[in-house]
Amino acid sequence: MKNSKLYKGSLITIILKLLSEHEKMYGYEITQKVKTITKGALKITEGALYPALHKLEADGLLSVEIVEVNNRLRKYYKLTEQGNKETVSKLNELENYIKTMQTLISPKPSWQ
Amino acid sequence: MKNSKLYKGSLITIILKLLSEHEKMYGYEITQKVKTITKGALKITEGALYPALHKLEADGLLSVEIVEVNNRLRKYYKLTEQGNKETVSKLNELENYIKTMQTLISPKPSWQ
DNA sequence: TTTACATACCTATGTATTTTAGGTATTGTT
DNA sequence: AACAATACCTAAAATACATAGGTATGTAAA
Repeated sequence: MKNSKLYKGSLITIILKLLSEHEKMYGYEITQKVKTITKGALKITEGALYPALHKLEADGLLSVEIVEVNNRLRKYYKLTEQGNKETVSKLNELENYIKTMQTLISPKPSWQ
Repeated sequence: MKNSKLYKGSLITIILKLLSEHEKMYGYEITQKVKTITKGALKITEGALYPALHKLEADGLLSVEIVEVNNRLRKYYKLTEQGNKETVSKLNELENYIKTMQTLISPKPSWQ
């Protein structure tokens, strides 16, 4: 990811959410999808993405299918059953985080 | 901070925002304030807070005033002029982050 | 045609932030 | 007397990510 340090900690959530919407995706596709959805506001770096995908796979949240397309290999990832559960959990965490931060930054009149 | 990894990267923003509302605060007070405002959802650890305060001071965003209260020392921090500007900037960053993440996690119907 | 960019994967090292796990010292509570 | 709360601190480890490389194929431009 590029730019704001706030994105630290949200990569896993982003990957899981995208996979919950797309059945199967490969790494490069994820980087491009995030770029277009966020209109360039967020760029996932490959140095962060690939190790994250490998960890999610090792943790049993993703399964892999290797496919050759145009003489190039693609590694398609999809959510496992456990991955689906973790996605729900991570999205709840994110919503809680956003609510908490909005509580903290919502303007407080000086008499409070 | 305890719990969710999403809070990584938001400590500085939280400190600056609190100081923009309270004129002056000391470290321990900040930990307690965050705990009460968030109803225990977020606990800032001292091992993260004090180095962060020292860095903000070194960067010229905070000024310090040491006061003795009840035979104990308190280090009151307040925003400098530069600190005020940085607060605005950090809050904008946070709002952008939240908007971007909401774009990413907003439910997408399957035909999109 | 060769240069450059896009596609598609990868990893090692460095850096920054935070957690963990301590430490000191005083005051208030049980 | 023992413990929690107040108030500060730091060193070492863990974590996540950025940086900066690497390989290889396909495609478009010069």
